[in-house]
Amino acid sequence: MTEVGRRGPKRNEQARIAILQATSARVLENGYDQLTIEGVAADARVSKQTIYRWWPSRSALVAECLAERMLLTEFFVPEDSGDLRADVIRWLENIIGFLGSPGNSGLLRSLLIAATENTEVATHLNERLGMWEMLGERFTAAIEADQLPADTPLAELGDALMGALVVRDLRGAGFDNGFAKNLAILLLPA
Amino acid sequence: MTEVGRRGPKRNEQARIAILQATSARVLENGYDQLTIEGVAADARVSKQTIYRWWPSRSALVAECLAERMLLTEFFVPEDSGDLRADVIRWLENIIGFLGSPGNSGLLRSLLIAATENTEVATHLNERLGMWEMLGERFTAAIEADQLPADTPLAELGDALMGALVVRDLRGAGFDNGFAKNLAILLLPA
Amino acid sequence: MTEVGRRGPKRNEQARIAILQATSARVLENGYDQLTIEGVAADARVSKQTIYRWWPSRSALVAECLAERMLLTEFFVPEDSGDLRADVIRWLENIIGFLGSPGNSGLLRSLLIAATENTEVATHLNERLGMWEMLGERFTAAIEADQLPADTPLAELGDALMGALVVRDLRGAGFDNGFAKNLAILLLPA
Amino acid sequence: MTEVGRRGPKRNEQARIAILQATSARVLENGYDQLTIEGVAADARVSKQTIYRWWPSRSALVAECLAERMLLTEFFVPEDSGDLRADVIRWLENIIGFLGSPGNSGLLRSLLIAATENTEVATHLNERLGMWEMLGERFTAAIEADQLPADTPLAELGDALMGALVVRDLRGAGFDNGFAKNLAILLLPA
DNA sequence: ACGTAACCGAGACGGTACGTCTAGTCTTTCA
DNA sequence: TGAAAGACTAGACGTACCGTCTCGGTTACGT
Repeated sequence: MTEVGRRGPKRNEQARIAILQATSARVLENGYDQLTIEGVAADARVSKQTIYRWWPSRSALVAECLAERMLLTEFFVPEDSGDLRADVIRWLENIIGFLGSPGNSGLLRSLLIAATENTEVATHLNERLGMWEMLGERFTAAIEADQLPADTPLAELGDALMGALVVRDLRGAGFDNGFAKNLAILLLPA
Repeated sequence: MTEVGRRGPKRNEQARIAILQATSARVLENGYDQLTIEGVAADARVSKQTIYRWWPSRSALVAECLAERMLLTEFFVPEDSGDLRADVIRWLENIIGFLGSPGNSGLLRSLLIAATENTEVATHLNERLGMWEMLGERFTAAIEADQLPADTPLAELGDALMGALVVRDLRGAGFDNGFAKNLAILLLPA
Repeated sequence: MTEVGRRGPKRNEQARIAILQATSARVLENGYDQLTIEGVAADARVSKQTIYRWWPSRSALVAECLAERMLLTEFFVPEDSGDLRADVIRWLENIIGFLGSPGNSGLLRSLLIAATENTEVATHLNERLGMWEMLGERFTAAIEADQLPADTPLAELGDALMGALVVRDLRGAGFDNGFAKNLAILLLPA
Repeated sequence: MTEVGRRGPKRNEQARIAILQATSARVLENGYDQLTIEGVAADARVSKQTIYRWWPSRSALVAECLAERMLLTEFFVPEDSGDLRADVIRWLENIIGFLGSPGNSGLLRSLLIAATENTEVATHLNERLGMWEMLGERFTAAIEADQLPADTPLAELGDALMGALVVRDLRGAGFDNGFAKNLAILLLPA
């Protein structure tokens, strides 16, 4: 990855940071569709070319913001208290609390749109929400502990959990109090 | 609503239809982000002003296309064969088949993006995908027939079913063969 | 002109007046190039069609305003005191004073532009500024009184007088104190 | 004024020329009021933004065309044959000939309209028509040669000459044969 | 130490689409 | 049937960004 023996100045790290910060700020404030390269360049006091040199697209900027934890700063890892349902409920409530907090309104929606344009964004989104790897691990552990039938279709289970979150958020309906609990009861055995 | 006794010419219905048809065609062909007012106006052989007179935004056009059933043309009503699981599986497979058919690739993604911009689109989308009107009835019937516990949280059930579809589609992962069946087994009692 | 025996309502004189008043007001305030049919219609609370029905063009409106003395309200007739030069100087100063008064800044320019589009405006402009008919009479009287050589080319004399006013105004240079006097001395014998 | 050491690409001179040529051509062909930025951009094969970047308005384009001698190409310098009247008559006839030639019909009117919108156009127009620079010199020479009284108000003389031309042209009356001669006789001593 | 390759800012450029405005024409309803 | 209200096509307006490009200046490695 690191180009050895190349001439010329090193990549300006300050510029890179400034660009990602400007990107994050704009996504958080106005959403992904209001994100413009020119705006980021202006905010970061950087020339457009410096952005285009390193990122191929708007969505790539967002992907790197995710990778750098400048968006979705929290990493949601389900605990393993022994009680699967309780753990999943807590995990859901954490995410719901994060998405509902003042600074993050519309963030998931923005990221979903970016994710439709860019697979990397989708990957990071899944990772950060702890969806596939972390939740998967928790489920495997649950199967081993006989809290979950061995033939549970884990992919579908994950999609249903995540999907319920997503469609609620997309609909703009907000999350009522019992949502996490009801969903967990519905999908997981006691 | 109906303005009584107003002077002046009536709204040109042909123009309205042509605009919505052009909108639908462009969304289906190139997706929502390639949809431009100028393009629609050109296709519909109408002046831009006629579009701006009646619709405030790009997304409002799409919302009306949905309302007029020019997008998501097929309406999926689950049957009531007495076997809830089987009915839901068939319903899921219908939708999957529709979403996967050549003309509709990316359609859901487009509509979801439009839905993030416009609450009406979101509403129509929820309605159209049959969740509330159609699946709701089926679930109520199932409760009455003791195929579903009376305390099942129907909203969460619907979100989980629909959401699983949505995230799969968004992820671009495609639907494998067992998806509908696995999902139904996961969410519904035998 | 008057259509005899025709049925239906008569032309609405109030509308006509309102249209001309709106036209005059707009020309005086913002100049001829800011004059729009839509603006006049809005000001006069009249439909566009009512304007188009009776006037073929923007400039025709201005022409009628001139004819109705709603623009260039003062009529400049040179006196005949026996002293031609003095009379012309007074006449020039009257016009200069009028053109320079607060409400009329740019008016001549506006009317000149309208005149290039519409012969009627040109005619009215000439009439109203007293040029041809009124100044012509004064010159004829001067010839008879031996204050002006009989072979003076009156058309050129008038053009030179009027033209000097016009180019000064167009240039936006303003009229200095001696202008009227100098011009009269230059063009007329003592 | 000249930006020293500025970075970035230089202004494209070819584009500038093409824009001014397109402007000139359109003014000559269809007059100033038919001049549109979009038309110029299309003719010059240049984007609209390139025009708006460098010129604030339609009239500024015309002003620069005048400054670049792409309009009113011929520069009328009065000769000095020793006979002031004869020189002025020839000068007037040259201008009349130019204004009356097929390609230039309406040109003066166009420029006058532009001049009412833009002081620079007015200035260039005065300059170009030779009044101040060129005719002024001829008059000074005439005063030195005792062909013109030393106290002749040159500004008014110029305005009268130029103004007579202008109002004739604006009136659309055309120039009859004796015009130049009569005017010169009227304004200048033998 | 010098050359040179790459970085960076600034910003011009051809484009596309935006949403607005006005021109004229045409249609409908009221009085 | 005149006038109002206003829908309609047409097309220019001036703005915002796009992604590419060209400069001039500046590192900092490699010979």
